[in-house]
Formats: sequence, C-alpha cells, structure tokens
Amino acid sequence: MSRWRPDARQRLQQAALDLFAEQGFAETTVPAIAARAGLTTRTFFRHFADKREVLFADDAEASVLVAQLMAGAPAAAEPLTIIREGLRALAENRFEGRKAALRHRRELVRSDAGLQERDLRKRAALAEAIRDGFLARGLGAARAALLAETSVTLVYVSVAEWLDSDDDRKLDDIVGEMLAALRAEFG
Amino acid sequence: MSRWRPDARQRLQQAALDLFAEQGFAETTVPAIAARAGLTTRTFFRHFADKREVLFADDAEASVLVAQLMAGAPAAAEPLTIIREGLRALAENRFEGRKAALRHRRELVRSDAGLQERDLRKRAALAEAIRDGFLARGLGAARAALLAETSVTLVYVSVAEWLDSDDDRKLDDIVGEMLAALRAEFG
DNA sequence: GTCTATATCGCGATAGAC
DNA sequence: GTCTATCGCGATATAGAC
Repeated sequence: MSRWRPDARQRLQQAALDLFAEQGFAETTVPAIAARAGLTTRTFFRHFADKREVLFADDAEASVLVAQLMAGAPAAAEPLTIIREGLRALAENRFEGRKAALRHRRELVRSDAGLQERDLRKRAALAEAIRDGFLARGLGAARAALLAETSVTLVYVSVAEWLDSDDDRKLDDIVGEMLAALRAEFG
Repeated sequence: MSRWRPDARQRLQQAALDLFAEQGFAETTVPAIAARAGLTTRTFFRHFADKREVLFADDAEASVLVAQLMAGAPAAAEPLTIIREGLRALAENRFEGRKAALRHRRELVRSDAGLQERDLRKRAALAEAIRDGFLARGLGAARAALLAETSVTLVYVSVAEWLDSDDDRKLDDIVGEMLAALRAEFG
C-alpha cells in the first residue's frame, strides 16, 4: 500500500481539463488544479513545466513517431513518398478517432494567446523532427527544412479542414487532397 | 519644458536591448529596464504587453505591408505571382540591410523558449495576414491557407539560409532559389 | 515542501498637452 | 476642461530556488 494514490500525473491532467472547461484557462490557477487532484502546487510543477503544458503533454509522442518512421523507411524511398506515408501514420495514430477532444482543445487554445504560442511550438517541434529525419537521410539543410515545413503545413491545414467539417471524411483523405492541391499550385 | 522626456517607448526598447545584450534575456528584469529608461515598471507594461514583446514590437508592420500589397495587386494576378512579388517587397523592406541586427536577435531568441514561442506567433500572424489577403481576393479557405503557410515557409527557410551565409547573396535571390526548389520537389 | 523573486495587471492621482 | 501619459501603490499567480 503506497503513501500516494497512483497516477498523479493523470489526475492532475484530468483536474486541469475539467477546470479549464468549467471556468476557462486564464481563470484557473495552478493551486486550484493541484487541490482538485489532491496534490500540492509543487507536485504539479514536477509533472508539468508550466500550466500550458498540461494541454500539450502528449504531443511529443508525435515527434517520436515521426522519427521512428523516417529512420525505418527504405534507404531508396523518395522524400515525397516518405512524407505521404508518414502523414498517413500520423493521421491514423494521433488524430483519427479523437475529433471531439481535438475540437474542444482547439476552442481552448483559441481563447488564450499563451496557449496559441505553445501550440505553435509543438508544431515547430514536429517540423524539427521531420527535418532531422531528412537530414539523417542525407538531404541538404535547405531541402530538409523546406520539406519538413511543408509537411507540417499539410498536417495543420488538413486538420483544420477536418475539424471544421461535419461529414465523416477521413483526415487522411483530406491530407491527400491538400497534397494534390499543393502540387497543382506549384506544379 | 515637459514633465516627461519624450520617446518613452523608444527609450524602453533601447534600454531593454542593451540589457539583454549585456546580461541575457532571462536575467534582465522589467524593473531594471524601466529604471535604465528613467521610467517605472508600470509604464513599461503600458507600452509593451510583456517583456518578450519588446523584441518583436515592430514585426506587426510586416503584416500591414503584406495586407497593403495584396489588396493593391491587380485583380487578375495569379496567386503565385502575388507571392513572388510580395516576398520580394518583404525582403527589401524588412530584411535587407538589417542582417547584423537580425542575426543578433536570432541568437537572443535561441536562448529562451519563451522568445521562441513569441517568434512563432509573429510568424503565424504573418501567415494569417497573407491568408486573409487571399481570402479577400476570393480564394477558397483551404487554398488560401495552403498558399499562405507555404509563403511563410519560404520566407523563414530563406532567411535562415541568408543569416547563415557569410557571402553577400541577396535575400531575395535565396527566396527565388527556394521557390524553385519547392517547385522541383512538388512539381 | 516552503519560501520568494518577479511578471503582470488594477486602481486612483497627477501633470502637461490641446 | 478634456485627454492622455505617467506615477505610485498594491494584489496575485507563476515558477524556480533553497
């Protein structure tokens, strides 16, 4: 029997999400989150670097997934093929099936400038992971950066369209359309 | 004889830049900035929303410039033409001739996560300005977003290359190369 | 776990500008 | 007189140090 109830991190996360939903992000203090989880403020900051991070804690997994995919792709694979396959895996693993939760988070992020900045940082981190993957595959710096940034653009524009739409279109189908649109634009 | 020395905003900005250079961003407190400018902390926050904003205060002008350019372009102009012309104007107006200062700012931004986030937000604001410009020209939402994000990618990847290079290449020439590279990639 | 620095913002008063 | 910039004081929350 342990001194602490388990899953402190999860409880903090849940408490935070609940309070954000109830009273908004800015109006929710860290002590309030910690109290609801039955923990101290100090413990909160041991699990999350700051209040914003609660909302993006598991976004880092996307970068890890991307790194694995890119390292595992055949040596001869074309960059564009890698991107298409990678976006498919990303859509399937990290987005599909979470539409409602992602919509909800999007609203929260829209309500606070600080959250928007953190969101952008996660996006930038994903771009870096992709860029590093291409660098590791021997591409030049500029080309790797260009491909990485464009990949992330595809993800974000597609996800936005997907979250806006009420039909049952698959995210990955939208990604395909966006890629086609991009090629039409710059072909 | 006035009660206040004029240019409070400029003095605050200069004091901040000096102190950031001397002791770093995180180590510089707002009271210290205000004191060096001969003002109070409260006055600092009336001019700048937060400590980070001092470094990016005039980035908003880029969005204004973009909005003007896009509104002024001929109705029949192709999106890609508008982008090419816009990036040329942007390079000329906001980057060319400021290489040393921009390099210095980049170092500062690299040193602090909060500054990185703010930098990304300014980048996002530029993308929004471009997207809005295309929307106003009647393009669909997805197409406008795709073109805007790609434009900003071109700017940032080009600027990074430009700041890294020690030769005298013009930023706009690098932009041209990047656009060509992008077309080669997705053509 | 406790303590504390410092960012940030609200409020009322004041001093010149127009 | 009204308007705006500034000051001075204070309150609170974040975040990090000890």
